[in-house]
Amino acid sequence: MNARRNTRQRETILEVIQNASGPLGVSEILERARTQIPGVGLATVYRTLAMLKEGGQVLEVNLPGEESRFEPGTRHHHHHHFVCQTCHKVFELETCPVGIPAGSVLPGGFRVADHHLTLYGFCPQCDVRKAA
Amino acid sequence: MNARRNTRQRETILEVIQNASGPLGVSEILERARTQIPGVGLATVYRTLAMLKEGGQVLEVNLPGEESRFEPGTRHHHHHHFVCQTCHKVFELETCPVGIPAGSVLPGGFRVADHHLTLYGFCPQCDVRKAA
DNA sequence: ATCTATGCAAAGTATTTGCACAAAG
DNA sequence: CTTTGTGCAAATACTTTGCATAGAT
Repeated sequence: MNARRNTRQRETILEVIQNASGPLGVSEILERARTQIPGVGLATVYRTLAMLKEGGQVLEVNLPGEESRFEPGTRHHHHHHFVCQTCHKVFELETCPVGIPAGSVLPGGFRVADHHLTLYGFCPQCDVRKAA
Repeated sequence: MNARRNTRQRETILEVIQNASGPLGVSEILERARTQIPGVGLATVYRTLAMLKEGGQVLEVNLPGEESRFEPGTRHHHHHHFVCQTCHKVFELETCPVGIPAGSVLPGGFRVADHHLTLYGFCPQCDVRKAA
């Protein structure tokens, strides 16, 4: 019936994402995977990402105007992202400053199940440089 | 030199966005604009949106996995979006449950200038239907 | 041996651009 | 009249899909 198979490309793609310092775009994932398996195809990356996403092993991160990015989902508790407006790097934050527990109902009758927050500003490095 | 011209399509596209109850996708904007100007082209919609976005008259809203949406930028108050996980409609919320004033510095030295929040859950209508 | 996964290329979407004509100023 | 805007179609970018074959079990 339905059996999931362990292939070198799947292993490699997951590793690439797990070894990255931040969320990667599809093209970056392809590039890095190709250093391990030169002939790997773009379609395989997309198919594998869809699979890993379903299994919760990776998370898709969408930032306005950018390509989708992917980050490991394994060690992942609830977290958010910080985008530096100067260097455009994306950071992962531990803090969740949103005062809405899942299950809350907002005025108007909106029952909240989840939320995504993206903070914009200056990362420590760029903030220092600005001040100087 | 550089002169901006007032055309019927620009007026119409802005009106369409301003008269909408929530942020609209490009195809929805095109459809509605065509009820006023049957022959209006898709490229014109994109070009006009880019222009209006630059001028701050409309804001682009990006939700994961969806087409970009556009909403009026005139009534510039701080607000967020609620996406119904059942009917996929997008609502605009008045409440801001994020406890981070602009200018705050997070642990780690991240200076926050702005934030985007998207809530997911069930809108009043779908919530009722689920309960029944 | 069986059936899933891969790689390629083709097909889909979403968005942008080149160009001749229309229209605003 | 001059210059910008429009509509169309072609071009791009990103993502998905069909199919024959490679590869996992």
